[in-house]
Amino acid sequence: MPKLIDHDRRQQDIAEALWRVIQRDGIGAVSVRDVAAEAGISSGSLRHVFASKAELLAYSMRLVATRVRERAQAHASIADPWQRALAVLDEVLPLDDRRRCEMEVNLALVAESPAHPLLKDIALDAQRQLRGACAAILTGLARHGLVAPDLDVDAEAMRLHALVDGAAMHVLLGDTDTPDTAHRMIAEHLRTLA
Amino acid sequence: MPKLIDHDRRQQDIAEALWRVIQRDGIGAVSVRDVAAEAGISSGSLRHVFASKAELLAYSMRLVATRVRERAQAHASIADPWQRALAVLDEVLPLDDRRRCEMEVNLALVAESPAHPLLKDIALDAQRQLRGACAAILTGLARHGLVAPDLDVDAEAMRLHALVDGAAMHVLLGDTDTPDTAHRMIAEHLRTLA
DNA sequence: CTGATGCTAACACGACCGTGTTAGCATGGC
DNA sequence: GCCATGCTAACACGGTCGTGTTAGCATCAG
Repeated sequence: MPKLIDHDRRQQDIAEALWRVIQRDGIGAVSVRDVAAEAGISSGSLRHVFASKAELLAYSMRLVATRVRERAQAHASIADPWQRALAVLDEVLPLDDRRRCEMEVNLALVAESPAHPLLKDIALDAQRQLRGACAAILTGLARHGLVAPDLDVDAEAMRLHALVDGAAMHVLLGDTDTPDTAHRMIAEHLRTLA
Repeated sequence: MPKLIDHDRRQQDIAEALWRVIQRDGIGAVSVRDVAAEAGISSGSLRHVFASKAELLAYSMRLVATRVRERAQAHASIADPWQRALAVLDEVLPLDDRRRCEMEVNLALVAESPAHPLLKDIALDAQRQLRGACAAILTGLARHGLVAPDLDVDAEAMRLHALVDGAAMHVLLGDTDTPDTAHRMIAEHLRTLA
């Protein structure tokens, strides 16, 4: 067993190279050759890790969801329920370069997903997880009396979810909304639920 | 001057063919040949109307915004301010096949826009227009006393805008949110502003 | 040291890309 | 009826695509 290569590490390196290509050239211009060059390897080596372009795209989309979920779960240790809620929601806003990259890639792959069944499933899964997280945040706040006790959690989770995703998209695209205004808007929204 | 061909009509026919290709194959698989075949013409003919692929994409993106704007403006005749507000906002939700198509195309082109300066400008323009429409809706409702008179219009326009775009995206992608629940959520949101 | 192993890279292949160019053809004005 | 006009379609070009295939090479077990 020669050449000790961490397979997971390699997969992630290539996926991150794909992210950069998507950011630079757009999803429509992605080719495995470009991704391999961006990752500093040959396209033949890339194909030993991802047998097809579809696999590469699918893994890269899953990696975004995994990264975000892991960081969100890491905030479970925050004691203050209010700060914890905001910290989790902040993970899906493009507040810094890392999160902006993740959100841009996610948006590009989501936009491409209607035509790719594999991507569609992954996108749906991520959507359901974020919806669940929104609901969990609201029940958590309700338990501490920080929002109205008779809150319709399902309906408000849907609203919070739409608000967060919409705000994220507007920050990504526009010049009117900034990371700061988006963060404040989310916080203010939660405050109105009290 | 032989061959009387309505240039505008032809441009729109081709753009709508592009929409169908984007819906069927995704933005990443779009080629001028496919679009020409979908429109029932040769790629040579297409190039007489759109000199380049970039022009085709740009026009098609603008056409989405134009269609939505025209329909929204047509609702200006609705007397009841509440019904008028909901009718305008409904135009950016994928409530039927036509609107779903427009929203899918718009999402695909927005996702591609970071890498294409021309598309980016068009997307930005559309975003600003929708933001303005949200603000106009809120001031209109405030004038009739249907929302709180001391409403922070700019902040609430930002929230409404994010909510509408986020809900539209979730209906497009997911199976949890439907056109009906999205419409009701928007209406309920406006009600909370009273 | 040696051989087996699995990563690497280079090339091949057919297909398709965006973009030109050009010949032809159907149609309107005179 | 005939010519000019502008839409149409077909082909060419260089490039790049996704995907195989294969030879080589660096590495670790024994």
